Amino acid sequence: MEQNKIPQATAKRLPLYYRFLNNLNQQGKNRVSSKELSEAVKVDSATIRRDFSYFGALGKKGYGYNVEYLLGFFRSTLDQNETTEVALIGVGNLGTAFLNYSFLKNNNIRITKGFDANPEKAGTNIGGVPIYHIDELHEKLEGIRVAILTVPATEAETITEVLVKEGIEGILNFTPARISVPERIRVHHIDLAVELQSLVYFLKHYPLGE
Amino acid sequence: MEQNKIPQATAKRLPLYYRFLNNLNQQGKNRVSSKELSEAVKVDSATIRRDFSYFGALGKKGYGYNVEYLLGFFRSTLDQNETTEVALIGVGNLGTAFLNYSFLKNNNIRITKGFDANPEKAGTNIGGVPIYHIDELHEKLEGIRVAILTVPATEAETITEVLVKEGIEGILNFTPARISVPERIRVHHIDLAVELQSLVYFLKHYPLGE
DNA sequence: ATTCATTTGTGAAATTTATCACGACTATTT
DNA sequence: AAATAGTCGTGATAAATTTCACAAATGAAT
Repeated sequence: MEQNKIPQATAKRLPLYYRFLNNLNQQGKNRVSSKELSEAVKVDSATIRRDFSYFGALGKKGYGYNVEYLLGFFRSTLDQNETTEVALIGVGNLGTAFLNYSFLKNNNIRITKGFDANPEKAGTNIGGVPIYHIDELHEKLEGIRVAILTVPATEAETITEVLVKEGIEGILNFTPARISVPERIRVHHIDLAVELQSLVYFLKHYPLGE
Repeated sequence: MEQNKIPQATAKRLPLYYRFLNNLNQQGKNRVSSKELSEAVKVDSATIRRDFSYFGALGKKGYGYNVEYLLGFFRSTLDQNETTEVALIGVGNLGTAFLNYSFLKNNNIRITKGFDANPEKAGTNIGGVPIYHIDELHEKLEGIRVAILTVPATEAETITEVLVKEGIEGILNFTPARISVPERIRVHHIDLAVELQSLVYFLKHYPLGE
């Protein structure tokens, strides 16, 4: 929206910073240096300072950063003041795990609806989230802009087309399929098999430190 | 091990290429161009050619790549000839999903043992994988070099210490904790909340195409 | 007050990654 | 056999990201 000056690599780290600042705040700390933060999040301290600097001078030389101030700043930057509703498509093993997983403790993103092709699941409630049949996407998806895709790989492409038609703007894709979407739609892939394989590859070919 | 010349960015894409080559092979295709592959995996064709070129001249000008040859090449490069055993630590919702998830169809990585702190889970069997009590790590972890960490965040650090002591070399960490390990140990983080938050951030701040 | 140990913010350099663009070669068609 | 359309491999360039290293500012200690 505003300044597209923030590098993508930086943007990806913001939620991480936000979470650890929350931790610090809850621990009652009111001051933190880039060095301390670096040890906590495992990101080089110069990188952290550089990241913060894109938003202006948030710290004080010789002092560090004020936790509360920084937290407030990130809260508004990450839009944590307004709630974002997310739909979960595919209530299988992985989808169920997400519904039960309260991984959204410190932030205002909520999975508010689940969808599945199995009619027996429709009408149920998992982890406090109501489940609907996949055919109800049209009626129930209004106002929701983000979807988590945890369907079988074979269904991914078909369901993506429906999601696109219904106006979804962002998809977090957990299927191994590389889905095709119009340019305006953002897809992030989390590919569990690829992650595991590449970890194994790195172990064998890049032994020891980084 | 051998040439550390392969860029990390390339190494991360290898498993992806491998999977799609497998698909093509199963479809009976025996020839593929970087352009076709590009459309399938959503990676620029020049990048694909560059990636392949680190391993030598695998293709033929004016022709493309022979699927079977390429597949054989990647199989040995990705060590798909030998089986890699992986332990899953933490049989909660997410862990159970992985055990049931046969996301390791086309490759030789297998979750062979699960561990959990709940004594009631010990002795059971989920998705064909035997579950042991976490106290049995010492006896049961021999020969296993990779672990998937799906325990509660509060337990992550303590259990990581045990894993390190038992000789684990690589950890795929699904907890939001940023665990501390000696330099020789490789950790890849998959942070679901961060992924979701950063997707939402990108949507709001970087609208439309990339 | 003065000194000292810290710590930021950032110019500059280094490193890593992605992309362009084209010569060289291949297969196919006419 | 010549023309054509397709494709790789790669030098060169561009873009993105990380890291170094230090002046300037701060707070604490004496």
